[in-house]
Amino acid sequence: MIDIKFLRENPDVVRASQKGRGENVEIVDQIIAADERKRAALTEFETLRQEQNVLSKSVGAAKGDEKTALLANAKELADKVKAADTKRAELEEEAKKLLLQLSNLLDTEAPIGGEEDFVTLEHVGTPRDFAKDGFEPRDHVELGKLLGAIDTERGAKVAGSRSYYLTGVGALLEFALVNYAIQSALKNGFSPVIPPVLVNPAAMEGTGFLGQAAENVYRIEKDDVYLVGTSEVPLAAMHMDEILPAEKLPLRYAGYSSCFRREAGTYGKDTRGIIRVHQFDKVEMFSFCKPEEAKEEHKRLLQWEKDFLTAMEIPFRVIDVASGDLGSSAVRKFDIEAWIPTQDAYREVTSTSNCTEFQARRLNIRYKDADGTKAIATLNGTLVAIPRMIVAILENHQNADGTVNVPAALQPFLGMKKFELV
RNA sequence: GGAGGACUCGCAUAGCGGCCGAGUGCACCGGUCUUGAAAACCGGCAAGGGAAACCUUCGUGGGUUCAAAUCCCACGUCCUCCGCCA
Repeated sequence: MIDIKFLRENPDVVRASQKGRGENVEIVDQIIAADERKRAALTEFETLRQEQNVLSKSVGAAKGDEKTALLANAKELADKVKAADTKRAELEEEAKKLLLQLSNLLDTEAPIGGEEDFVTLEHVGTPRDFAKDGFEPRDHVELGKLLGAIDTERGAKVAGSRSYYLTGVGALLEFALVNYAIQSALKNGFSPVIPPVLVNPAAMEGTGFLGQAAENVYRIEKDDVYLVGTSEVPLAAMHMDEILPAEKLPLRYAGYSSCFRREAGTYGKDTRGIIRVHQFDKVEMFSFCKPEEAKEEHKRLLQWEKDFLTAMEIPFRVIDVASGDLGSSAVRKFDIEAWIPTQDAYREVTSTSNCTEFQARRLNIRYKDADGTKAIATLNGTLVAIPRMIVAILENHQNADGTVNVPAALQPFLGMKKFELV
């Protein structure tokens, strides 16, 4: 949710942002109109209410005939107040509904365009030349089978498509990745958190996942709860309706949780293997900071993501995601894409978004300093999403015989230097 | 799943249908006093909207009433007991 005051004063900036995203521009004027109607109704209600308060007080003090007369008056006024209140509530609801549809203001530095219009910021590492190594790389499904690490067939049998078992060294690799991730997060000032993955509508709504992304969210209707697609949801909502003291900022959480995604509308996309699955575990970074520090914090999150990939010894590139491909909360987003040899392509493994005050305003999270209480900024970034990282590690570090070398950083956590064939 | 109790400004509490947006204690902030601190004393201290008057908020939502923190209903959360259970 953007600041309605800002919108009133700078409608052109908001229109330009909507246009840049390829989203509804007229809605800006609809919001302004609805806001005016709302404020008129509010003023009317408040005037009547004030009258009623005064009259009510005199009723209490009056006696006899005077009281009877006042009561008749008051009754009539009460009906008017009720009507005005109903109208006010309706118009407020309408104005809010419209405002909630509006996306966050684009960062002026974000590239404009659609999915293909991203800007590559840098390449780190060089894709390995398998021809020079003298063998054809196996994909992660085949390697996973050879190592007894991934079982997609039984996953499908038990849980349907896009499901899998991590077994043996696959399971151990997850633990190692998580432990390494948490250890580095601790070094960078994050508090470790294991959040709930089953959340109420307020948390889901507040983080903006019931908008365009709603079709990818699992809902448990009977109990009116949702399964989160990322721990960003419970981490952001953790401080819902709270006022945080300025001296505690930036407040950084590293959440480890399972993530659930329906992957609706992705038929035929990444059907092989574990690149796109319904359930996976992830360590997510989440920051609450002052709005003026958000850009810097965003760069830090990106740096920590890069550090992780570097430690895994995987070649990658960093892209500045274009406006049309941003989530509605994000003003700017950087993705890290790891080199996947058998796809001959860079594929997204982590992503970090600056949501400025947009998410916090919906969740009613503020901070307080000497000047008063203000909306806080929120940012999120993936430290490690397990399946995609496993894909990258297996494919990039494989040997001709199907064994896989363990990156040095993970060796202490795994107690092995190589994954052997089973 | 069943039975009972509770939910008020950071914490603990007071609160008769109108004099309650709400008292008190603790904590916190500022000041006086003190060499400094403590104590004592004085003042401030929930949030949102509004230039202000003022309006809204006593778990949430509805209802009764001229008027609701206070009465009624539903839901939520917490606590106690019983049942089931990793």
